[in-house]
Amino acid sequence: MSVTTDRLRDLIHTTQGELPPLTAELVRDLEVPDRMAIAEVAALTGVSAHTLRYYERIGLVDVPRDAAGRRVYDRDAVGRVVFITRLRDSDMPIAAIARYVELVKQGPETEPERLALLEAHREDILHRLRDLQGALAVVDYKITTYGGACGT
Amino acid sequence: MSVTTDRLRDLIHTTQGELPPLTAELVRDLEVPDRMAIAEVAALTGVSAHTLRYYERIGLVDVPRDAAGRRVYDRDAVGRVVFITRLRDSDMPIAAIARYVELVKQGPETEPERLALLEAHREDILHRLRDLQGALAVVDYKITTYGGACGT
DNA sequence: GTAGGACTTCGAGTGCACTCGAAGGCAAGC
DNA sequence: GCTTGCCTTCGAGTGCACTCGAAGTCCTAC
Repeated sequence: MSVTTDRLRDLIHTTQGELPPLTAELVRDLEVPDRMAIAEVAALTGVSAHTLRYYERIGLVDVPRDAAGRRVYDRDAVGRVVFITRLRDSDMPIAAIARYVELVKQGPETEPERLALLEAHREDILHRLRDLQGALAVVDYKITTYGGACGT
Repeated sequence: MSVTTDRLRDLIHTTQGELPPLTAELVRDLEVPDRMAIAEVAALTGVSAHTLRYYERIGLVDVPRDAAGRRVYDRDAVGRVVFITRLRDSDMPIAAIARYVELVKQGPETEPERLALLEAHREDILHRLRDLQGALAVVDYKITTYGGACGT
């Protein structure tokens, strides 16, 4: 793993990008090697090789091959993996991601439905954030009142 | 379902309690019926009767019974269910909750370990919040740039 | 030329958290 | 007294997202 990809892995996992809050785009714009083996992608993204193959098998990413049939991830494929990872991290079901990818394959006339999918997922994320903040408040309260009366 | 329990269900599901950011405690302090049937608890908490039985079966809550063997949830039991729900909502694994409950049963000398468990979970929640905010940024970006070039 | 290691496909296995269904008990209302 | 409906236990089934293992291929280094 080069210094470059190390730095990139950090960038990819940084949530607070300054101006473009991106990741998939980052991968395409910055100098990631354009021909990566599956193990390198796994190291870069934190997704296991097994899971990367699984994602391809179910149609979430298309990955080019070399003459011997080995996967060669280009920047595009890596970008897609990173994007999928973001969606999974925020609990978008595989089925919804698959639907989204299918729409992209079908062409530009599916953009409204894609947008609707993303907006629905956005609502899910906001809901999830509220839940988590509520839970955090409860846990914080429990922590700060420890030594107090409770037995729950 | 009475007006009281309707109001309470709202309170329970409100994330932004003003001063005490509580829920389990709320249940104990406010006037929830002290003898609730499983279906009532299900309606109040949003947890299915099946799941409530499951929680009891695996030792997460103890629930008193009436003469005929039917579950009668007192305020305490309801409070525990609500607390468990908060932990589950924030993805604490059942096993960790079970461990916590076991510690509570063992008595006050286990408080340090309980506290450690909660603090670890607190870190998990914070981590999760960061992930979600990152994902939100990515999704928002995708949404606002739709109609743009991207095909990912 | 051969050992090592990273890769391939395929199908099957795992873990978690429910979720369901069957078979039966019991109290209330008609 | 019988239906209705909510309750009980128990074990089995489900769905999701991986995760693994076996058997084989291919390039590199010695």
